[in-house]
Amino acid sequence: MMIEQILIGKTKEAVKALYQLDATPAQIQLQNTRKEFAGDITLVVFPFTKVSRKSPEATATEIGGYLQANLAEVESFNVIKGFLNLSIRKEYWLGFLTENYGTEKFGFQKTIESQPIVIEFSSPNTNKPLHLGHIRNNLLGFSLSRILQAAGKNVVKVNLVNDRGIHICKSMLAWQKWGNSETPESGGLKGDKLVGKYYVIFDKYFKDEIAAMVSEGVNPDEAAKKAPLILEAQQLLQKWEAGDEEVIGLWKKMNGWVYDGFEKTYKTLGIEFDKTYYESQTYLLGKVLVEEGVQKGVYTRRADGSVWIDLSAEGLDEKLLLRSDGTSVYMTQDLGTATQRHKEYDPEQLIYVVGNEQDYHFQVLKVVLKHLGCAWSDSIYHLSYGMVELPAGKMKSREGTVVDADDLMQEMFDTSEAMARELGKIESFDDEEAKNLYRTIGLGALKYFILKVDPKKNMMFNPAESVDFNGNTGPFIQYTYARIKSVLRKATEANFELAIHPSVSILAEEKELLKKIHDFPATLTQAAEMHSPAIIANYAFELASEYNRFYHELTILKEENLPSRGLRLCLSELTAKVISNSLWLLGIEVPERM
RNA sequence: GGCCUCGUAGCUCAGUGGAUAGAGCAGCAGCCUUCUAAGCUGCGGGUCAUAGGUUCGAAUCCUAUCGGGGUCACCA
Repeated sequence: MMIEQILIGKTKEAVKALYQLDATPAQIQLQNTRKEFAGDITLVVFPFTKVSRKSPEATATEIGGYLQANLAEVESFNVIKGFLNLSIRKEYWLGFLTENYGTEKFGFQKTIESQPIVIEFSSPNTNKPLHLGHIRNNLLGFSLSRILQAAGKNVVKVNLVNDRGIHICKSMLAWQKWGNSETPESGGLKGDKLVGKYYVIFDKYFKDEIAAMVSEGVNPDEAAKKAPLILEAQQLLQKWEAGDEEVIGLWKKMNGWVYDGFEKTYKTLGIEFDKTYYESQTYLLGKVLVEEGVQKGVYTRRADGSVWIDLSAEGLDEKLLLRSDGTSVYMTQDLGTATQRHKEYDPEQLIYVVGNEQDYHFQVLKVVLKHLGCAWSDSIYHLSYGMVELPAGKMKSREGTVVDADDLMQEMFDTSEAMARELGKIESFDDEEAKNLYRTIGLGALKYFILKVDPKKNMMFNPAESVDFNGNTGPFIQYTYARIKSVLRKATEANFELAIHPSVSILAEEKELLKKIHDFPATLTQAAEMHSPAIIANYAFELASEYNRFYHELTILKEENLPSRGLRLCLSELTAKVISNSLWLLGIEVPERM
């Protein structure tokens, strides 16, 4: 059992015995002792001073005395103000290390067979290539699914591709008009890039039309609705909905190109899904529900046929659920897919990784479902992540300031290659190993750079900083791993024993590293509860830093005291595992050499 | 304007009501004949936006103000 659990139990016992208090979990506050004080774990005793009716110091001393007398693990304690600093016996730490240094998945929970957690992320539109914003979404979704999995959850990763609607019709129309039958092969363009190109072409001619109309005195709003191109695109959409064979054929062809392109991007990025849904197959699902709501009288149909829900009682406003022409809006579709997922998986939690510009939408979605009588709407969790901004400001596709996902990754690979060559790191590498290394490090840098920031916050993506491989970066952590593996390889060659001798003493540097490793299981639990890969990222950095300090201060292979050498090798071994596992949780690979 | 959200070192970010608020980058000064220097050590750098309040204790909770962002479509 981890020492925290033991201490919580014993502290509860202590305050019961001393003050007849049944302590709540919130009252028992344990934290790691700050480095400037003696001790390992600190109990904050302020919550008990009311019942003890004594000073914080006296209370801490009493509790400390009780714990020392009744727990073999507590060696000694000191008191500073209301902080009870406990020193834990060496035997506990050695026992912990002995038990775990050989455990591949130290800190991971066994998967419990129960209701799954369904997590939707990525959810791209098929009219343009993936960009930096999608990358944050994908990395967060993928990492969170691994974190939840490691925390013992049964996780299903789903993608909902927005493959229909006016946007794809715009690309289709432009391709028909100006495409000259260009294909990805003939144009030498990745499929998603090709379709995106025609989306841009549409927009250009559409703007020209509007400008022409405005110069003839039409007001801009009117022009945007009446321009011939947009009317034609709408016609295309109507034909699509009517199942027109030619239109469907073109739609399938162009979407096929996009999927090929997306697949490459996902593959390079290392993202995969358990199931992919297509909006063309789900967009009608919500209509039935809305009708049901009208029947129940929780939604109201207006004279023009449109359906609304009045949420003013919840402090929200009136919301449209079905257009007057009977077609679905975004909300209708989400009602449908949420219900579908509920039926299909009966999930413990239904997570949506979607940007914070949709906070209001999800708030409404939950309430609207509740009105329908779906108690499970409480299981919806919107992982609302902040926007990615560039030094130049917001990304705007129309202004060409979008950072393309493929380009960005390629840039990372190129930079890591240049850096590796400059540092002379790859002299003993063959071509393939070198190429893999560039890929691993480039992606490590990119992923870490994005994931280390709290998902909820907006973040600044500074390209110059993202290709920095020193300091608090992915490559720094990967380097630490490679360094450890190098030591371990040499230890194996020399037939050095990885073993803990009970007599070995623990030096300060070893202790700090060991305590950091010891924190991992609790960190994982916290990251899962808070839905935050950033917690894992920051932990991995701290662990790597701690190891580098240890590595610098102490010798390992040349240590002549065998118990000490064994201890350091075991520490190295477990650190490597925890770094590798932490990075795995972030979707980042580790190189054996770099 | 209503609602939501953020404001911490020059920059990018940690900091779940607890001790003297921490990292990285950038700057300066050191450390490779020794296990990988993509590393390590040291120095400088703060009105935690502002003003009140709650609390034994506030960067953290509450209120107001200022500033940034988002959102209020028969778009998604």
